[in-house]
Amino acid sequence: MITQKMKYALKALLVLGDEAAEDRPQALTIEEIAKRSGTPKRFLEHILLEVRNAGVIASTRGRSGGYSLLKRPAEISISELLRTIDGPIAPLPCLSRRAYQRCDDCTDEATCRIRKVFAEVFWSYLVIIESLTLADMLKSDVVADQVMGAAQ
Amino acid sequence: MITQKMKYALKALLVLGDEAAEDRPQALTIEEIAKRSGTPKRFLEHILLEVRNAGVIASTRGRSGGYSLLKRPAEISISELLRTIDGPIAPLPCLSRRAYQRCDDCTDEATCRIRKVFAEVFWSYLVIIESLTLADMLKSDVVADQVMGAAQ
DNA sequence: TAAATGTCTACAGTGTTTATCGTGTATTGG
DNA sequence: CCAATACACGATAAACACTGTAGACATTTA
Repeated sequence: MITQKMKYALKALLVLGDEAAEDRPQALTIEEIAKRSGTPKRFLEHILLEVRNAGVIASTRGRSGGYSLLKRPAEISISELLRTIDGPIAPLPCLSRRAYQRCDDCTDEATCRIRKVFAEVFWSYLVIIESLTLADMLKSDVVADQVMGAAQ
Repeated sequence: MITQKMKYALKALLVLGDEAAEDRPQALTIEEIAKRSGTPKRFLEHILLEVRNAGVIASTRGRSGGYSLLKRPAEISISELLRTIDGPIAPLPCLSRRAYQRCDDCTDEATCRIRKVFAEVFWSYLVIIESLTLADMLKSDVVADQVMGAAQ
């Protein structure tokens, strides 16, 4: 399960992405993003800060300040966002490449059967999720999907 | 990340699976399983109870009691065990089939872009993990893998 | 019947999640 | 230049999940 925080982060990025698509280069305030995404404003502050520190969005302070996308949606990776907000994606700490950690109860990684079987699953999963970007979420054509859904 | 509890459950099943493979139909006590798997005994009690209630292992009480596999390893699904021990696998409650729950902040599931994109990833992931059984973990030929690893 | 073994409920320490609040800092319109 | 506006950052706290531990009880069998 992804956390509520991650959902808020995605919703905020969708708001910013929709805004950018409308060809309005203006930054949106936390207040506005919170309203449009249905996120508690004071909580959203922390979330946007993390997303900003990850280099995904830009912030400007002061009067007429706010947030805006720093990259193009196709360059904003969902898996990277997941790592930023929710932490490692790997099912085991010993399978994470960026947040590698030896299992404290592990005697030998090379012969660990749990590690081995989850490794196979994980690599396959990674291929799928690492290809996903904000653009995939933004282009989601809801009307067409509803029609397709009805046809099933 | 899978929980420590899930790791303990897997280790316990590996112990029982190895024992069954040795053609010894005898049940193992919690004490013995705890020792061989490196699990705190009193914690293992809870875990084995859950696994038993899920119909995966059998228990016999009293003197010379213990636990043994109730199904063949090839019939023991890792994804089912995950659901039993760690809860739903789905990334969103609204994508879980057995533990379906509407997101409280959701206005319309059919048009939710977060749901849509995670659904695609999730279905692909499910196909992979649902094919996995205890037999896959047991048959893991460590020596051969080490040789293959060295060859890379 | 006593020893061995699983069953069940309760509880507690620790960490994570989900926020809220107060205050500080930067920017800018007037 | 200053006050209003907006982001930045740390502290705090309630609720929940994770990782066990403990005690009392039930069942079986030598």
